[in-house]
Amino acid sequence: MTQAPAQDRGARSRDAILDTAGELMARYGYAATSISMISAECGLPASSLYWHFGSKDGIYVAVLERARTTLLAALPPAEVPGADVAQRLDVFLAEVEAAFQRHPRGVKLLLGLGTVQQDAGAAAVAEVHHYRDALLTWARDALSAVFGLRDHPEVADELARFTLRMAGGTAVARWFEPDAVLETGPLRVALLALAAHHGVLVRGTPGETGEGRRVPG
Amino acid sequence: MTQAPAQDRGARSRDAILDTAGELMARYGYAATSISMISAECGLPASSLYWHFGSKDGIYVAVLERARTTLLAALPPAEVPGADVAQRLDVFLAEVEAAFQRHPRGVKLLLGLGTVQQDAGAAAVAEVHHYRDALLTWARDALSAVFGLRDHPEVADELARFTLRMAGGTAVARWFEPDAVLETGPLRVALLALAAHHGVLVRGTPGETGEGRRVPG
DNA sequence: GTCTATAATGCGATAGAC
DNA sequence: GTCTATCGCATTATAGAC
Repeated sequence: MTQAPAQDRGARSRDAILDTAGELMARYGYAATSISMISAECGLPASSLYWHFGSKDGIYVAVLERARTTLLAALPPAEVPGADVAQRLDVFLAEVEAAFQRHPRGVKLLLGLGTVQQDAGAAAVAEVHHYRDALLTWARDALSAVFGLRDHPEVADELARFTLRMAGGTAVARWFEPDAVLETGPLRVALLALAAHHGVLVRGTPGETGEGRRVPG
Repeated sequence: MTQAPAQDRGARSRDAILDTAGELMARYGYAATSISMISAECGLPASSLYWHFGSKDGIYVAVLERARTTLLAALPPAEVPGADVAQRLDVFLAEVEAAFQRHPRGVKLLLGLGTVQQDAGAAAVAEVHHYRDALLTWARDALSAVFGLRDHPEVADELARFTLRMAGGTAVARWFEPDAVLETGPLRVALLALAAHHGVLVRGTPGETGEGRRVPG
């Protein structure tokens, strides 16, 4: 405990800055979050923020980068276990819901794009796009594996965009209801119906698929 | 054409301010939109904006009020014509898509809540909530009528929230793809499946319901 | 109602001691 | 790496002539 490992001081400050900046920017948006707010909240002077990140843009880029890697690491990989579609979908949605629950700021930070576009640099805008592209790719791969859509990439794309719009809409809903979660129940029904609608649900389960109401009571 | 009807000068300026303010705030968010930006864009001096609206908050409140009444007027009423669910749903979704298409800023302005919460007054925050509550009430009433859910208010509520999350997610998607529209095709499939899932689709149409792929070709 | 001019404040960013 | 102090500038908002 000898005071502080010296070389870790900087890294710990860096993390503290990213923590508070991420929280404030997710809550208020990029433009409404000032350097002095972050400085006051995390206890370090403004000049330290500039020493670590160079600019307000730099802070936002670093916040987004960390949020992206953290969220993508928490989201389920493409190889979801499960014998059939219904099983894999249940596992997939449960993990997605948990990931969004554990990292609530991950998606909300993306909503700042509009406010960033105006007064942030090209690097920040590029990172926002990179973030959203990574999420779209992830969703496409994961849903393709869940539904077995190797031969129907356009269906996987539709399911992915549908899922991401629900996620985005949920992030918006949290402005109004802070406890709102990704409602995987309706989403599950919708995804199954969409797959069936496109005729790609091999194992026939057109309407219901092992949902609670089918379970013998 | 005698110069200008004199009494209309003020009203026309008022509208011009709201037009440009609405466009800028929808694009960049509340915090990132400055008085000087609006002033430069609409040609009137900053002091005129203050004469008309008193403050930046006042402008935002007025913008939101007009967007709310305009959008709600463009959205289909609860009494959608149609003999069965499928017909009414088609009409409903077509009108909703058209309304969101014609008033693209209507929903996007709502996304500014986060950036407003920080540095705007209570009136602005209240109006944002009012706006979103009005949309939720509209969606509940309209979908209740479309699906005949007078006896199942909780189902109407779920369908309404689902629809609004899709709309919110679509508004978010427009940050990245400006041409993105409310995809009523997948939404239609999802709503029918959700209704069927809750067992409230009286006229039996569990899986497909007069969709294009069923039409004889 | 619209204009010019300006006050008061907070912003992002930097300099330089330590 | 962290601190104090500060520069230059844009911001919201107001005063007062017209």
